[in-house]
Amino acid sequence: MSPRPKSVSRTRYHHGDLRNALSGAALELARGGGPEAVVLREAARRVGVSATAAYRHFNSQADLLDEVKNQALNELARAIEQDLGKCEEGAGPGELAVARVRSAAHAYLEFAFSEPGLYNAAFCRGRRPESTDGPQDEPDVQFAETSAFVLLGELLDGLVAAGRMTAERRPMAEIAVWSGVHGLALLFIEGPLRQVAGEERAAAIDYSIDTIIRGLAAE
Amino acid sequence: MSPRPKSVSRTRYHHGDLRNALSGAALELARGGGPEAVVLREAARRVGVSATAAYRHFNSQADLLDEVKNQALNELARAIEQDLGKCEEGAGPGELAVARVRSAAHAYLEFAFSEPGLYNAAFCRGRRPESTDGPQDEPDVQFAETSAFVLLGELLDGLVAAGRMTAERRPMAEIAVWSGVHGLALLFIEGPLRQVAGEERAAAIDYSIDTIIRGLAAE
DNA sequence: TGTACATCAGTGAACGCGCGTTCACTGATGTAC
DNA sequence: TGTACATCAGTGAACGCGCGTTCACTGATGTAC
Repeated sequence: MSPRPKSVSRTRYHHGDLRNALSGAALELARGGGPEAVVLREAARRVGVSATAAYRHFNSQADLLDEVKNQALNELARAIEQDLGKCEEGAGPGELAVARVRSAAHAYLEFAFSEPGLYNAAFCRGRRPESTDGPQDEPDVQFAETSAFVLLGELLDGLVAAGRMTAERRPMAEIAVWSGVHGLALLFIEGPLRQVAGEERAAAIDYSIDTIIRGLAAE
Repeated sequence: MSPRPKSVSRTRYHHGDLRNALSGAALELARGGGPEAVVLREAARRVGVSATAAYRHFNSQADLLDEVKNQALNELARAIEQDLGKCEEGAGPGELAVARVRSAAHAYLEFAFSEPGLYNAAFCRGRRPESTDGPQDEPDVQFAETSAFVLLGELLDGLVAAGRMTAERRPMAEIAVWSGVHGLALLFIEGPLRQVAGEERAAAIDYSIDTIIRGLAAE
């Protein structure tokens, strides 16, 4: 019922929207420095609230980080979808289907390179061991239900529909594509290829993406 | 001149081989818990020496971690080479060349899954910012000179020699292959696919590797 | 063969860091009567 | 319409953690004479 001010400087004792304010601040921390930068005390500081206040809205720092992961994953999906809108051209349905996969892969990598902090946060491993009780290792975000993953699935369906991939080859195609772009992203963001940039990087990415698409279509 | 005991429990004041002992202990720490587990104090503890003593042999914890990275990379290369020895069968030179690439990729992943700690250490980003002076971000291990990378290059040369890949396509093939297996490794070790194992995982890996190899050969 | 001494390789105590988290608390809010 | 009170949403001080690193030091070693 009460209006929820989105980014009003705090004047009242009760914040009114502290949970969102905190997770927003945490997202910005991740944007700047990846998952390790998601420091609960710092998020509280930025919102202008005591660190303790955060515990009214999150069980722990791990919960806060989980929220960030989800938001980062959503940003990634949104970036891909947005880019996809641009590619409605294409000679025939086959070319279009291929162009869409290629375009999504490029958009994925563009996101990874322009938002490395968020990208790392999206894929960081949450909630570690936690000793002997509790669920050792939750399935964390059910990744198959992630919008980016679903989107990729649709594009691959398109490849089959347009006759650019056999139906038999369809089932595991997501993993082949995802692992390829994920590997590229990490190799270039923080892996041994992080010194490589510009034209050289762009060429390597084109080459690698084309290799995978060719591999899905070939024979 | 003096004999260097490899793993004798310490009795003398002077250790005699402390640098190696420390980096060995650090390697085992990484094996068990990845790069974050490479704790200088703990390595010293395990060797039975004060933490300070480590500073006679390493400038900092980062130096120690660097040593671990190199050793982990070497173990990886050794594992691949060893596996490669097994595949001397093959109908013709073409099949053999392809089999060797496939075999190396599988050995790479097998190493990643059986030694996730070392694998992560090998690819972790060393020496962070270090504020405003000094080299922002050293090229760290010159990766192109790494034995694993060189080895991959030779296998790809073999593909060209056997007529399974055009010479034109050769130059960037390393990156396409490496990013593929790296992405698979991380997705399954600590990424969103870490719950997937056994047959399902094996099938996904076969599929992905074959896709890349097909992509290199196709058309 | 013995001794003085420079050098090398260790020691132990201490510091600062900044985090996540807990505790007992207080100020604000809204609902029952 | 006013008041009592339960409840909710904050506060501030404090703790423990374990690390990397520095300091002034001492024990062992080997070489010159």
